[in-house]
Amino acid sequence: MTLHRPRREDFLASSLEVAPRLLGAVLRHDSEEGPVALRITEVEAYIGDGLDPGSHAFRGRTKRNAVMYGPPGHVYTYFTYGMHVCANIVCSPEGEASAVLLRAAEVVEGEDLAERRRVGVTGRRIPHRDLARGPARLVVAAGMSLADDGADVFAPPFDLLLPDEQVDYVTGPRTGVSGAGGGLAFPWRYWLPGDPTVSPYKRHPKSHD
DNA sequence: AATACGATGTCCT
DNA sequence: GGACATCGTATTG
Repeated sequence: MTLHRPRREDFLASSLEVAPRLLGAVLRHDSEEGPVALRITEVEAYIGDGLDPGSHAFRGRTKRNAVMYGPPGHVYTYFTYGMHVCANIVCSPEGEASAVLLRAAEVVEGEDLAERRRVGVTGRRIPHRDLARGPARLVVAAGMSLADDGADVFAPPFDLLLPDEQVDYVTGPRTGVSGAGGGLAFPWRYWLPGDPTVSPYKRHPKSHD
């Protein structure tokens, strides 16, 4: 499967449409330390304004979620659980809240740098498959931070390549979303079946995918 | 492997 | 005050 550089218009659609197209995509983030590139393997879709109880934008605009309402193709980062940063790519036209949370990826470039960053947090060696497995780990491995909130993925230090054709994928309930926004009412988690970098406790129970 | 628990911003009631 | 788009560590089987 070959890759191509998408256009911003490709992100004008709802996150529900964009999420599966991001599977297999390669997001590259450059820094003074060097580049790290991630092959996306697991994502979740969120929409806003009363339609999605699991979304940060369920009750409208706040200071934190402002970027979700901005133009598509930008990064929405947020701080959660008192210690972790997670990253989304914003979808839909400006004024409409919609974003795809990056949940897991395989490091395909800059593995040594990604490992140094993760070891710096954990103090331990990290297996290849765990380098960017989980939304907060992914952000650390890529060298992203809250400073990237609002950054344009179509401009340095970012570069994004999408698969030319839709790859095979699976959907299921979103992880970590309890209550009305969780469960089968919102099966808006998308992942590559069988990929070892997909968060294990997120895989379908007893499945061998 | 499975479970339990701590860390603690931001938003909500 | 409580829930949360979490993860690292310790403890137990």
